[in-house]
Amino acid sequence: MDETTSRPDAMPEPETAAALKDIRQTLSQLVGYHLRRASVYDMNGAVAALEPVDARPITMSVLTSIVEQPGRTSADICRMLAIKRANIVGLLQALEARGLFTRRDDPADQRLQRLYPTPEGVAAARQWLHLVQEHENRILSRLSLAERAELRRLLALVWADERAEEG
Amino acid sequence: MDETTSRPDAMPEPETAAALKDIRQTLSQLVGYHLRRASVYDMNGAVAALEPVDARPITMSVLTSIVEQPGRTSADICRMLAIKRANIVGLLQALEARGLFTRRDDPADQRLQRLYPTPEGVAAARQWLHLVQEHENRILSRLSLAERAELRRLLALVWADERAEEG
DNA sequence: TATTGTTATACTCTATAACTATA
DNA sequence: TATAGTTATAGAGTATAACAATA
Repeated sequence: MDETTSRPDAMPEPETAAALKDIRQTLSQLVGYHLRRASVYDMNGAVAALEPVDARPITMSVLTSIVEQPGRTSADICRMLAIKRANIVGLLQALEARGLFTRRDDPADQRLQRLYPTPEGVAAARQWLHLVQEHENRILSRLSLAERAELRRLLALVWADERAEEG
Repeated sequence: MDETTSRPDAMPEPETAAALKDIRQTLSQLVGYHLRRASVYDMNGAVAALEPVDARPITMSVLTSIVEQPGRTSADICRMLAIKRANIVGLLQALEARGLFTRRDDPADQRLQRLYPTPEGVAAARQWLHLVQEHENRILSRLSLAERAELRRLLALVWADERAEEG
């Protein structure tokens, strides 16, 4: 008996129907898909928000790291932001060319260049951050202030393990 | 009077100190950074979870779309998943080569190829989804079931605007 | 004119390997 | 041996432009 030939598309065989029910149930519970879509949507908006000041999100993250923690090395910042050392070189060159930070050789360890923001760098970090904050106010407009804080807390819990694994 | 030369690094000029306070305050409220870090962390785990079955997250999303909504076109799926038509071609070719779905020309509109899962495709979708679900159980282990549901709800609210803008 | 499926291609982002200098 | 900073490069992922077929 060939069951499949006697069943139209709308009525799959029982085994497949049970699998489909399971699939729908699993799909509806997945968080990762929403995480991805929300992150891409946010990133696109952040890129647009920073375009007028000729910066990208990663550029802003590097600059704010230097401003918030003056004296860190580029390797330090790479570990904080989870980016590769090779990929921060161009970002730092661009920020340095704009006079937003300066490098000073560490007198105790000649391998290290410690990074310090200039006053212009501090001002730029503040401006860029406010542009991103305005963008966030837009994409989070459907969330109350309490919900935004809760979202931030839950997201921090998600990637907290990443730090636990490495550092 | 040149104030800057008389102030060491640890004591920036008052204007800069006020800016720094503002920067820290803004940074602590940003959601996008956590969104990005959480999403990247999740995606890396999802890629690893699907590696044994030779699939990637986007591959699984396409397959589950076909399984959940049989008879949709590739352009439909591109709109659902927010990917470009040009980039789904290779994904579909790979899934088709593995016998996980079939194409049928639409009799009423010759431009359309409607996509239908095979029983093997349904089984694969279920298996892949469960692999991802196990991965999610790991990265969400610090969240209660209620918190996971709340996170999913809040994330869906974030990118809900994307749909509202286009469709 | 608009849409589908497709090809070719460019651009961005990220990852790896290798090198020099220093510890 | 290990780390910092750098260069070069390879690989994904994603974007645009163009095309033929069809509506």
